[in-house]
Amino acid sequence: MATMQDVARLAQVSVSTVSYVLTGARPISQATRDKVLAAMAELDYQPNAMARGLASRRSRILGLLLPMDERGLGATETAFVTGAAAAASVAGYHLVLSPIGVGDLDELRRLASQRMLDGALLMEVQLHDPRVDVLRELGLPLVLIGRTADTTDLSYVDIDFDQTVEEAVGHLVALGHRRIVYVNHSAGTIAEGYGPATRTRDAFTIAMTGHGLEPLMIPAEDSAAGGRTALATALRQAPDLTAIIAMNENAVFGLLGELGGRGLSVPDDVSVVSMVTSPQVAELATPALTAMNSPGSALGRIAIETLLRHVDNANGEIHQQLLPCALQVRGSSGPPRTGSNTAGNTGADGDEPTVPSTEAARRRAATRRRA
Amino acid sequence: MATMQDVARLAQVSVSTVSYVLTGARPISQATRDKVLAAMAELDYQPNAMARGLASRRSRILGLLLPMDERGLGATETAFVTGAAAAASVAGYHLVLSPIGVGDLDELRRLASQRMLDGALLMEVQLHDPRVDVLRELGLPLVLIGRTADTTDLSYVDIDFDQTVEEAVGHLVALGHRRIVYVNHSAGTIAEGYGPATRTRDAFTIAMTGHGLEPLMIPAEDSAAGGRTALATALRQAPDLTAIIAMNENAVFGLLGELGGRGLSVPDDVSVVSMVTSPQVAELATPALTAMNSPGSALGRIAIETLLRHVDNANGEIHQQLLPCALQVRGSSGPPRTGSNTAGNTGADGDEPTVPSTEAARRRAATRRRA
DNA sequence: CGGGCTTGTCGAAGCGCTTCGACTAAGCGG
DNA sequence: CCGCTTAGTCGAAGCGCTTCGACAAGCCCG
Repeated sequence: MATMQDVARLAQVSVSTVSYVLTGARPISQATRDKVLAAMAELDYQPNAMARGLASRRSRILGLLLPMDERGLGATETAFVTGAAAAASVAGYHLVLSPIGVGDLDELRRLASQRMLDGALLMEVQLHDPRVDVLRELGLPLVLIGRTADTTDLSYVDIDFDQTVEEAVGHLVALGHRRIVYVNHSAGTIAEGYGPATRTRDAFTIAMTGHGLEPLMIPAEDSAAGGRTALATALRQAPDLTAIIAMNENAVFGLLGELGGRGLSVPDDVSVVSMVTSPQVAELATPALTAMNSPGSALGRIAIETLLRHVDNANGEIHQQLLPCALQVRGSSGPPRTGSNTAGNTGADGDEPTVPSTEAARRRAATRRRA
Repeated sequence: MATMQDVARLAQVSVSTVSYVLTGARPISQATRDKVLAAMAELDYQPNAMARGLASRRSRILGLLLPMDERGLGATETAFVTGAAAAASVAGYHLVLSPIGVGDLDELRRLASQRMLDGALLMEVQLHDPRVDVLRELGLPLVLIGRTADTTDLSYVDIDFDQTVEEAVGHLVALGHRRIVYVNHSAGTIAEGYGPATRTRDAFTIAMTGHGLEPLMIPAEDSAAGGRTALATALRQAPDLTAIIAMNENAVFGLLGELGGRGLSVPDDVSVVSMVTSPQVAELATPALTAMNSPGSALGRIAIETLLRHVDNANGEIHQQLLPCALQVRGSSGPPRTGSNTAGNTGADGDEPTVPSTEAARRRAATRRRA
């Protein structure tokens, strides 16, 4: 393993000159630079990261703190990670992922106070996230993916839930749907103030009342079973529903399964729009899900760029940015069977069938099969 | 940020003594140790990782190199990662994940030759994996998750595909199935020698012929669409099939969707067993999938322990270990509708209906719905 | 044409730790 | 009672790099 000494000797310059060639901290003449680079190439020199870090007080490592629960990383998170890693690599930084959850505060403190990280990205941020406090206290540059309740002096990038929900509702209303149910994360998750859950809930209420419609939200556990239960609840509370917006990537599969089990077809009887979903996951369902595509990769890139700005000039201004998800229409949404196909905003509802759509659909389904 | 100097001064000992307390490299009297520890606590001292690394030529960081394709990390991989991270933490090491694929060889070389890693775990190993060559060349301790074609002098942990396939086939045969189709990864993946795909293919052939049955393998792209196509192919090539074993976590959903679309019920018309699947994913399907649970967390722990053994004594013997997946029966497998319910090994087949089961099933399905 | 710049290079002093050799004080068998 | 080992501690020499101050040139401008 060649050291800088070796390079300097071979190039017949001083160590500091070699260092300046590497870092560009001082001007170096072209002739000298060439000599040094040639020597480096010949020796296959690689700077020692530890020595660099010690001397410069910069590790050139950024941490991505991602809690790994048993659900794994969805395609959305993965896109985010790769986007961030690519951006970091371009800037000459390494991005390391650390599976540190809200529970491992000590591990986090250790990692951060050992000065191995120049900065950190926090994923799955809670409204009151103790990790934020720990890192701020240690003075580590920080960018959130998501938002805490109080975002004063904090940089973050997040999904624009308001706009995303509005677009999802708008899509269904434009198709003619009047009775739209929102399937959220679990009641517990909402109660503990998980941002995406509470923000979409509020946005849904606003969007629906804006269209003169009545908002109905159903919480669902993050599992297939939760989705099935949620559908049952939804049909009980709104037998005339024609569309469902689902925030819950896990529940949506159970929901679809239960829909099929009850003989309700998608999208003929019920349209389904999945929120914050990656194309890969949307395609898993049959029919493929109309979904709001999450801007994972862009979020990752922006987050890293923001973080690096903080790292370079410690007093950098904070940066807060929201990105909406883009609607991508696939097979799971269409006009309601009984509804008018126009996007009237007149706000009337309930002027249609007395027979619950569940029943109607069941009969229709049987008829079709017989053919 | 307190340094070791500060601690030494406060405890009225030399720096080296403080260091010995920390590392245990030399004996220290209890009295001195207590003084030092008290000083550390008072100053909230945290050793500087860079300095440590530079002086000791040990970073105490292990890398987990995981290619992140657009599919994301399944629950299986996640369990592996958390298992590994926990084991590393116990040993006083950090585990950092680096989203480095087979493409980023330069990035890998950079990371490894900068001496930031004491060792590495490689996931998603290809049969001829250039990453292995790079890392061996650099002399970095290495443990594979999966296997290359030539495993001489290489430590690895992997899933015991032979036993897993055998168990899956055994389960179905015991239920009375005779005509079992294996849906693998894509033809391309198999052709390029992806270990899990080729190993399970071979194991399937052996297991089936062992039961006196004819093995039929269908490749499928890693997507829902691939699953649908595969089902169509399977029904064409084996209209009398009563069970499917699927290796392909993505395709299995499309397969189920298509099964439903054709009016074939699971498990009554077709039993489905999913290979190497986590409980969380298995539960997503309706009905929940009978699956071979992957031993993710245990694999992670064992891999780290093996790696650490290599790190501590460079000449450590290699360690190669296989772990089988455990069969977990859920709703997607049951006795075949027409088959005898015993696990006879007589090897006869095709002594049943002339009408394709597809047709029969469709009529049955319609009948049930009418009720 | 001399003082003040900028440009390019060097030497040396660390960064905060580990580790080696050396030293002292016990402990112990002969 | 002497030499030997062992436990316990210290000082100093690095680990491989960055960075600061110094300095030699060359340049411009009045």
